[in-house]
Amino acid sequence: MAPNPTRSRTTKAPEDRRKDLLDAGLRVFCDKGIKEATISDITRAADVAKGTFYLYFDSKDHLLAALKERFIQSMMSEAFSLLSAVGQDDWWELTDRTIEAMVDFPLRHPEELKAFYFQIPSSPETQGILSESDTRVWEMATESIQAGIDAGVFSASDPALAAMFIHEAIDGAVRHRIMYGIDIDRDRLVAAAKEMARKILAPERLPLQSATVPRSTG
Amino acid sequence: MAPNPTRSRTTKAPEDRRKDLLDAGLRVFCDKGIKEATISDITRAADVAKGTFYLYFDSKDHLLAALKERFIQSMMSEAFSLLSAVGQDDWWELTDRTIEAMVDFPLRHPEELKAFYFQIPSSPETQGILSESDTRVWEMATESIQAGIDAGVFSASDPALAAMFIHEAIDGAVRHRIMYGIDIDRDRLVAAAKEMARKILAPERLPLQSATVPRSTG
Amino acid sequence: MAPNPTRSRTTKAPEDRRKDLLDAGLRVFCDKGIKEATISDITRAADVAKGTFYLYFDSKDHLLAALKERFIQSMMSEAFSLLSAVGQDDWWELTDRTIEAMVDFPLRHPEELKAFYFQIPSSPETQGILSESDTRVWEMATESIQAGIDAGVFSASDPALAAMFIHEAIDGAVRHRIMYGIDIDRDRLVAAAKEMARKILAPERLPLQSATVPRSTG
Amino acid sequence: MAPNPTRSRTTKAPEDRRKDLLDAGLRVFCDKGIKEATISDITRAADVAKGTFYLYFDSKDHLLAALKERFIQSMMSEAFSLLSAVGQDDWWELTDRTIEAMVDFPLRHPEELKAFYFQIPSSPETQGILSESDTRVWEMATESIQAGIDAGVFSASDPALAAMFIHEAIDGAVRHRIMYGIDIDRDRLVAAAKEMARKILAPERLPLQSATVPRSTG
DNA sequence: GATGAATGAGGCTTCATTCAT
DNA sequence: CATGAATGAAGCCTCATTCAT
Repeated sequence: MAPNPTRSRTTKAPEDRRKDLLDAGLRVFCDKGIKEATISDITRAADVAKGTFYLYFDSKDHLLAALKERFIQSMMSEAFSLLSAVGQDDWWELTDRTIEAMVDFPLRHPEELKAFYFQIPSSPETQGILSESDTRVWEMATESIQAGIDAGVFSASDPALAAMFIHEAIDGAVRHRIMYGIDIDRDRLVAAAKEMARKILAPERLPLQSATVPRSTG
Repeated sequence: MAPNPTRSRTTKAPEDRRKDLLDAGLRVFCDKGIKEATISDITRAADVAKGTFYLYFDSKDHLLAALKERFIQSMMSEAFSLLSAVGQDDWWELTDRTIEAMVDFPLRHPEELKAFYFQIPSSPETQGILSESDTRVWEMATESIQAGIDAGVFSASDPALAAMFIHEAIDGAVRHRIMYGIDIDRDRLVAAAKEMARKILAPERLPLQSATVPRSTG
Repeated sequence: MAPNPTRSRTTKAPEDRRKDLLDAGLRVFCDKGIKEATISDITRAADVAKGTFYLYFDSKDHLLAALKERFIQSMMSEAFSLLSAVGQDDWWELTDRTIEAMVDFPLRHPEELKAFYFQIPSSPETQGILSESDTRVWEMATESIQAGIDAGVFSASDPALAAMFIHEAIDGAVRHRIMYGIDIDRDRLVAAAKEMARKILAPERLPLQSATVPRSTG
Repeated sequence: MAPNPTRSRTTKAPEDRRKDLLDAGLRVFCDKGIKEATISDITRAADVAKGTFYLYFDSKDHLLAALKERFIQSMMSEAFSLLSAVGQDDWWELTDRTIEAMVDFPLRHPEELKAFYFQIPSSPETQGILSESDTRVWEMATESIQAGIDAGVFSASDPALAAMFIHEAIDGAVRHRIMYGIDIDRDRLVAAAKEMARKILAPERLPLQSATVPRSTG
């Protein structure tokens, strides 16, 4: 047993090196869990020396923060491009597109989800990042719904919570699919989610206050 | 070879000692995070010597598993008592009660939530515990909804996903309240959740397929 | 997981308890090795509570010392009974009996051998016990050989070392048999040992000083 | 999270560092015994940080195994060089050289002997190393003796056991000298050993079957 | 006497971080 | 820029020993 084998010294553009490390970090965090992942694991996966890591990140926590940052960025940019791309002529059409994005985005990023939703927030500072983005997404959704209500198309006595429910419902379902390996077809998920959203946002028509349950449940 | 006792030695019934350690563990996990929590922290909080910990648990992971177990137990028992207690005469009444329980239970267990939903599932074995309970809750809810549909009171084209959405929506919202400190009044949450559930489960009357968005939202 | 199950309280004559612990200790030391053996292992094997151990021995090292003591005692007493029992009429007969004892004694105590010859002497004090007994056995053997020489029956230019060689040769061979599981028949061992001893002690008639090796052995 | 270096950092060629650790380990094992030796002791003796140890060995047991390996290597290589160097013309000459080597080799490695012969074989795997080498040495010796018999120079009814006896006798005597500090002059040991070997291997001339012991031993 | 829960010193091992090359 | 050997603080866990019952 002897210390590591020597690697041939290679130089890369800093952004590429950084990206290598981010990618390696993500992979390792997902595979072993954040706690179990070591810097060695990461540098090995990135095929660089351990010391190189510290040329690009101050610490493991900083790598984690950078990873979250990157994830949030792509999420937000996708959200914005959605909102601007969709022709905003039809409220229900917009709703459908949004639902699809809510399902498809996490399905395209299962690794990040596993890492970020199911792992320790290492430090108080990085703690809030996901929360912050969630909050921003929530606010955007709330505004959209409010606008739909103002337009007389949607109905919800508590738009903010309606937005949160829809968001969490879909996120939760997708998370289940990803984490627990529960097999739910993407299309089925989208269809059901659309129905849910439409019903929640549809003009009220509350059910009769008392639908008596038949005497025998059996 | 020659221990040097400083703490006054107290003997307790094993169940009590065990409970002390479980409680201490929960507290410390919440305060510092699972990763950061050390056995020393926990034994200090439980006011026992470090070695005592290992009389009751094989490792930190085993404590965590025991904690989850305990949480699941209380959750499930509460769920069952709810279902049997509620007079099952009125489907909407049952729905309302269930919603209230879904909101109130986690609000009564904020610590566990913080620890279990936002922390690493330390090992593959303990991994599935929450998943399993979630799944069982989900199945119960699905059955209830299916029964309501069969009774002609509810309507949902995908009862299983409807159940999951409702569950996840409420859980997610409560989690937000707890984790991010977002201030949402419990009653407001309950009211909105009831409305959401009723709309989702209400007999279909989908909105007009195309409600044109007014040209300018501003 | 909870501390030990409760045992039914039994009282025994102190010597019996002590013997139980010695026997249990020996068994455990052999099975797991002295270092790996724990007091718990021993008390479990003796079917007593941990605290009981300290009623009979001051420490693990003291148990070990007591065990060695016991072994030495039985060894020496056997040696003495041999010397007095054997009719001391015939030097070669005495030699044969001694050889047989040297082979048979350890074969009857394989456990002790495993434990004492192949394990750490835990502390400087217990260290010398085997050495001491070995030395005494050696001295006895040396005296016998010297007497045989004086009687004109044996021959050895260095009686002390001859005694040591014979003793070590046999001990070593037996140890091999026991430790490494090398299969050597007891009778074969005895026969070969007798031949060896007789040759060593036989009146000198050294071989021709130079027996040229035939050019090619093949 | 913020190491606090105090030792001046020196980098060495891995083989040198490894050798330092092996040497330090040997020294400490001998001084304190294997059980009592701690990794700290060893790294202190090698003047490296504790972590450095684990760069070169997986555990204390692995160090021990490496140490044994090294010992065996030097032993075997010495044995082979002896066999090839000695002019194989004279069987008795070869015998004498072998005896000298058997005495001198351990006397040149007292530390290893103390450590390996008197200490726990820590794990089942490392267990067999000494045994294996012993066995190989034994086989070589047996073959030599058999060849001598075939050449009509030696005589032994059980060559294998004769080889083992000679080997164990010498080893045992040397071990005594080393371990128990019994003062036996090297030359005296060699002389006596040569005599023993010659007698054992000399053509049979068994003593008269009954040399009567004089009536009174006194 | 006997019991076994409780104790805590101390050993092993990991790994984030540093720094000489 | 890159490397990887070296560092040591920090955590986990064991187990000989004690002592209240």
